[in-house]
Amino acid sequence: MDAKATRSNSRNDALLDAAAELFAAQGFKATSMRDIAKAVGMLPGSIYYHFASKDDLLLAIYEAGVDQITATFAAAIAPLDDPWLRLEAGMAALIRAITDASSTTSVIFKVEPSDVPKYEAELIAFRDKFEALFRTLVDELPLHAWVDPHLLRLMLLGAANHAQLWYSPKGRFAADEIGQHFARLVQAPIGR
Amino acid sequence: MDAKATRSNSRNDALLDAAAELFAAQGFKATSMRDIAKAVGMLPGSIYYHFASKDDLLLAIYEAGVDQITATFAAAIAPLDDPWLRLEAGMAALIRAITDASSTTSVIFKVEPSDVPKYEAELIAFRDKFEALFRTLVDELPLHAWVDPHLLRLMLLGAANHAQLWYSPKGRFAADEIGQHFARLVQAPIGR
Amino acid sequence: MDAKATRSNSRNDALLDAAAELFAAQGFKATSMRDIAKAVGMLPGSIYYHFASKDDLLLAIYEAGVDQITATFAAAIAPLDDPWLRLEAGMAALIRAITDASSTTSVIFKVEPSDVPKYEAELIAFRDKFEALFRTLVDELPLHAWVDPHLLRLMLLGAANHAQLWYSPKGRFAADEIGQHFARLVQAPIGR
Amino acid sequence: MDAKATRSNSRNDALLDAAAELFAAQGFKATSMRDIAKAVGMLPGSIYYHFASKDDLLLAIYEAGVDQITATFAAAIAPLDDPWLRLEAGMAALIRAITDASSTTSVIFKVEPSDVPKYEAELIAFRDKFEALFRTLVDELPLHAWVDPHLLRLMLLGAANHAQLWYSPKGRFAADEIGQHFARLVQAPIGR
DNA sequence: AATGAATGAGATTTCATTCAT
DNA sequence: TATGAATGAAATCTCATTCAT
Repeated sequence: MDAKATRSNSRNDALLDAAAELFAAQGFKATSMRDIAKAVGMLPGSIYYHFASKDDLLLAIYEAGVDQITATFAAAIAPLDDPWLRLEAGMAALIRAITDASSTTSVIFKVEPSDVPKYEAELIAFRDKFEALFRTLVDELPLHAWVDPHLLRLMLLGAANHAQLWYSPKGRFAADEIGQHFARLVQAPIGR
Repeated sequence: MDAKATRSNSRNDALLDAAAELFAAQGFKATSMRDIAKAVGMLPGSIYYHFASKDDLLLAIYEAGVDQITATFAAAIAPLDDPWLRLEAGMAALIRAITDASSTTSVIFKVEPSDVPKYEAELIAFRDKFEALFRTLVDELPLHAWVDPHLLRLMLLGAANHAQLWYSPKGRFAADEIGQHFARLVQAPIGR
Repeated sequence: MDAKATRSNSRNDALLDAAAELFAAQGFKATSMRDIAKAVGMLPGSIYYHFASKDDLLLAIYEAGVDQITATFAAAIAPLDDPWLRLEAGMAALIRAITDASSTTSVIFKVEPSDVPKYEAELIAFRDKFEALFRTLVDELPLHAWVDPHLLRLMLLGAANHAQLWYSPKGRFAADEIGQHFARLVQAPIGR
Repeated sequence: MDAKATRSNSRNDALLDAAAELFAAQGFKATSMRDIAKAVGMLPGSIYYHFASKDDLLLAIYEAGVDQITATFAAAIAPLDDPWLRLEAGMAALIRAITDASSTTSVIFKVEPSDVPKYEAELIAFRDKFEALFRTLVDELPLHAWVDPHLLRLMLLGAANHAQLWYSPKGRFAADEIGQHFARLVQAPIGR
């Protein structure tokens, strides 16, 4: 049963994965249906048996990506109680997802909803689902009065987002370490 | 002399500005020569009297953008001695430039060199020119041993870059304040 | 026997009817196999079990349509002797068939043989079968010498054909009345 | 001045004419931009310099066609006073326009507004402009009480429309004669 | 300096059709 | 009988670019 369901969706998933990887690497506009088709060994027209349009393909990826990151993120912070440790674990999970080329999550942080006017509202809604999760993490922190939680959240999100552009698996730090380090940079005084 | 040069280049500059605004708002691929032509009241073909190609147009914008941000950035930090105050001033200047829709600088932080294979190396070189300036600012900071200056720099840059996506002139904070706040979030302990 | 043939052909007939309705409403080119498949609750590929091609489907509809209209037409005029009454009854039957959305006959008057080069000759032959019937009706009329029976026939046929475009079941006249009126318009002097 | 205007529009007009001829001969859906491009010696993409879309091209043809038929029709009936003679002249002009392959007017009677959903309303409005003119012609006739002018008009229009399908310049009757004959068929008693 | 007209490559999409199951 | 998956050709349209004027 499960096997059958899996098999019948296997090409669908292959498409989703291949498209996600290309969208994450090159952006939505710069990735053609040809590119995606070639990546899965189909002809461009064949994609339309599975998805009604390029826009719909992205929508499906966004949905899968949000499901993925929400699950991963929640699992990473669930076992921890200390809000600072939760922030570190959350940032680590986030950067892991964003820098994983084979993850559908990275697409969410690469493709802007405005790139797909038809589904702009839907994409924003998907993205918000994750951001709400992230917000609770920041809101738990016992912060000084001078700290604006809103800007703190945007700073962390921006730093994570940006990692997509410079991260290399051959770099000095693992994705986990980068996330943890970012969390600590805001937490502790960095100056002597 | 200056006036003459300016006048004779007025269409050129108008093109640069219009293209920069569009590239920054929609990205390189998503902006067509038609869009740019319409913005300056020309026909698409006429652009080619001024620039040899769309790629060259971007190259010129990148160059102008780097000149602009390096000058602004240097001017902002020059009067200050304290490295932490210099960081705040630098971040403020950076976020101002990035979030100014009419600035050529914002293009540098929106368009990736990999979007323009022909000039990828040149664009990276331009970008590096600014990043070197930014690096000196971070390298001046008296940091604890546990802090990785490399990641600190990337965090600040990422946060600044990201502001392009969410900043609104109607928001609660001015661009200056956002930059300053980002600098302080890493500098001081944020937790009670 | 008859029942069995009918039952075993039920999907076949459903296809024929659905396709006829769509061809009549939108034309041959503008109707896709997808449209037809959806209308009968099949997948597009499944149609090919029943008909070898879209062209063959139309051919079958044309044949059925001609059988239908010839039978209906003949039955309508058979009981009558007066040639003028026969004309009225024939026109009434014709307009009824043409304006009946669920009739295969309407296709004959909507789809031009030239739309289907492969079967152009066959389609014309089918159509001619009915037109011959119609011609006898006109040829029976005792006409003045100045009247060209050829043009008279084409006028009546054109008027009937055209009804497909404007007829509405909610209109002031029933299909029957329209046919009858058309016949009378040519028969009697209309001017005071 | 005139020459220049003419020259600058010559390709535009060539496109309009070529497209009109193809649309009239094969229908809107069945005519591809390739077909049109080939007919005027352009590449398909080049058409889009002149018209924004295939739909817009049809819209322009419809407009030109209505202008043409309105002018021709009005000129044909203007010199005449007797309503029956006016009807004959009007029908003659109409059939001439409909059966002239090189006339943009024929498109109006071949392509249904519903074929172009985007401009359906506009096309109907254009068509109505002519039909209003035709209606006045019928409304002038001194008719017996039993005659429905509405159906009379539709009969004449249908007959004219249909001529497009069977008319041949090599036929026994000229277009003018056909129109005249149609008018007379309704006017006088045809039976002995 | 700029325009008008076109090119040619490539983009997304549609669609009749095929075929193993 | 019908489905699921795909093909391949063609359709509409976009776009960077060219070039005579």
